[in-house]
Amino acid sequence: MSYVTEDIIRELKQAREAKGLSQRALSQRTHVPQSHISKIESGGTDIRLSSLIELARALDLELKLVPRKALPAVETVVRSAAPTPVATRPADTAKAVREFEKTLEAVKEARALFPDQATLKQVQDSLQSLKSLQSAGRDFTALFAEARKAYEPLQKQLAQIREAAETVKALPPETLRSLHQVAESFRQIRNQIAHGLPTAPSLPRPAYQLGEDEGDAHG
Amino acid sequence: MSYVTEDIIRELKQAREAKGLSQRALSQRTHVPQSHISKIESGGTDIRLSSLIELARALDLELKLVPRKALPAVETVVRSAAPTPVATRPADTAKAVREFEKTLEAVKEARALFPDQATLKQVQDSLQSLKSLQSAGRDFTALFAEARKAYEPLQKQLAQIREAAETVKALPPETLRSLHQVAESFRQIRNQIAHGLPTAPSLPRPAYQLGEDEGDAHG
DNA sequence: GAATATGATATATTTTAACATATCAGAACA
DNA sequence: TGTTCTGATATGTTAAAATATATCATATTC
Repeated sequence: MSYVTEDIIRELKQAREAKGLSQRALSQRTHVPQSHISKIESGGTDIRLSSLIELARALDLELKLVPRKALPAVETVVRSAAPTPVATRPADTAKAVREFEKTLEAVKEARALFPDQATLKQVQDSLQSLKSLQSAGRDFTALFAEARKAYEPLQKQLAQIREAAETVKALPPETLRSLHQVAESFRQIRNQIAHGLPTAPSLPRPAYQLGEDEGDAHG
Repeated sequence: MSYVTEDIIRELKQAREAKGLSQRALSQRTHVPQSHISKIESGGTDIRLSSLIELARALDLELKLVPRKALPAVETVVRSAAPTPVATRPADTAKAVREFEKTLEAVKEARALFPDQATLKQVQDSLQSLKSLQSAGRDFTALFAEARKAYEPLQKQLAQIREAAETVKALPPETLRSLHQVAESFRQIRNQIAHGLPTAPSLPRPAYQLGEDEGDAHG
């Protein structure tokens, strides 16, 4: 896929999954065939603007041109308005928990191999914190969707860490750099989810937060 | 053009004009030929997403998927961040003033023909108010860009009004309905420009308003 | 008035999105 | 275990975006 479009396409896919819709369900709400939706989401095509807008609107989204300098503020507004993703199937949640636990375990093992690595500790701390959030009742599928993109590079790095430990080598600098990035990703994910907790009634609502269920009266 | 894409395309064109760029200048900053930009802006093509993003980024814009219920809040943020459009050429401003004066004069004449029509008075009041804003030093090119889309239907309605006056007929209900829409458009334009006045230093700045010249260090 | 700039349009070619239709492999469910 | 669901892939066809290049009519500038 073209790198320039992948952000938008990823958001579109995440929105579809957050609404608990399959590609076939989305296809039924639009004029876009399921096979084409699959190709779009996999990055195999440079979609037309009219098609993007149609798919977006079927997901209660609008496309907006935003001045670059306003992007952080707009992202804050969007994040505040985002509904909690739907846990579509129990299997998803169970899978998310299993994958999470495996990842946390693997990070702990890596720390045993390189106890002095501060970045590994950071990763573990973030994951531990996420585990606490999960114990507090946070739905894990949202975490799953967010964390998934950080898992793959982390698995790579953990593999490199194990390999380095076996050959009594120092960690390659590239692995350290990537590890920093992954640590930062998990920290951001943790912060996003912590701030988005809907079960904290004492937190003051943002002034521009919208009422529940507005504009949802459609197919 | 497809109706669904015209909003985005109009915003793209307005952003280009607001930056004082010609189609050729924009073409030089991207890989998109001037003739294609013309076709895009005229609505003659259903642009690919990668092309849209490339053009947007050349204009310091990012494309964003926004939940529909967050759209009003996002638009508020975007409007606060929008720079005052550049008056590129003195001829533009002079032309805008001439067209504006002609329109105001035509509305006055129409009022003389139908003095009881409250909607005509509303249109005239809005235009008069815009004239006051112009006298206060507001750049007219911004007004020109906003008002242009209301001029054409208004000219049609003024023609129908003159025709009705000539045949001593009542105004057709359709003309009255369209006139209401145009009156509302001008009222909104007036309000937008009045609230956007940058020469009112006593007004409190929105909390999320961004600093000047952030992120502009590029070609 | 001449030169320059601008947005729009035309022609021809290449590439690809969009679509219909079918089917696959793997996961989930009963 | 059988059925259903899901995302992905394949084949073939049509329509149109993207591009290069040229040129036009109009407006602006000097």
